[in-house]
Amino acid sequence: MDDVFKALADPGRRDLLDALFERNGQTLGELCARLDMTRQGVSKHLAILEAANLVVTTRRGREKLHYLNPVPINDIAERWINKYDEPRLQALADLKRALETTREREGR
Amino acid sequence: MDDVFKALADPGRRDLLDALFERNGQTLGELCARLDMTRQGVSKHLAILEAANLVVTTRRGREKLHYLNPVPINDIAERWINKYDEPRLQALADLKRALETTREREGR
DNA sequence: TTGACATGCAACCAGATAGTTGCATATCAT
DNA sequence: ATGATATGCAACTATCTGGTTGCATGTCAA
Repeated sequence: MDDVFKALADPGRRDLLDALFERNGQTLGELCARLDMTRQGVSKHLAILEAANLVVTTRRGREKLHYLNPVPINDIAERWINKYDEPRLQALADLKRALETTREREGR
Repeated sequence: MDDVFKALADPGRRDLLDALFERNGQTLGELCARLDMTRQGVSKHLAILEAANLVVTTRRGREKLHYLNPVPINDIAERWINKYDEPRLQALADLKRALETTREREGR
């Protein structure tokens, strides 16, 4: 889980996922065009995404095809994000009340 | 948006959000008990969460109360995560087909 | 007012990270 | 076979990050 969060923390890597979202199964060479970076740099980012299981690869001859694996993102959504979803209004209410109380104490 | 992803990348910071989820409005001192780290360490993490607008603070005398702001997490869910939600089955199908094709080419 | 308590600020350090360059390997096409 | 193409591996560097320590500031309570 931590791997996934860490992998998602980099804008370049999120961009790579977006690229694969737009067209799945791209090669390293194709994905390189997207980032302003050497091929090796992109390769490293893809390796991190692969380690986090966000990207799965397969070989076609000398090419390496990259496929988006949406499962980890979905897991995060289910186990983590949605948790903060339902109580959202309550949390906002808490927040609002706290801020108002502060203003009162400061005599505004 | 990048701030939020980066803020979420650290397990300690996610733990702090969990703590505030369990009980909103905790002080720095209270939150310190949770992490195995000096107060200043925790303070830095909270500053990062605050900069990402995931946590909002207010003062009560010499104490600083921390409140969870679920909005940025929700934004990520809406603008980013859910994008990968609907096409999930299609992506998995692509992946499955690609892997099978590879196995065929390798003669398994 | 004085001591205890809660937090803030700044300097510093070790390890992680992002990116590079250079070279090696494997595959395709002629 | 040979040259071009696609990728892999390793070493190196600069910067970012997570954490520390030491001291300063502000607030409460007697």
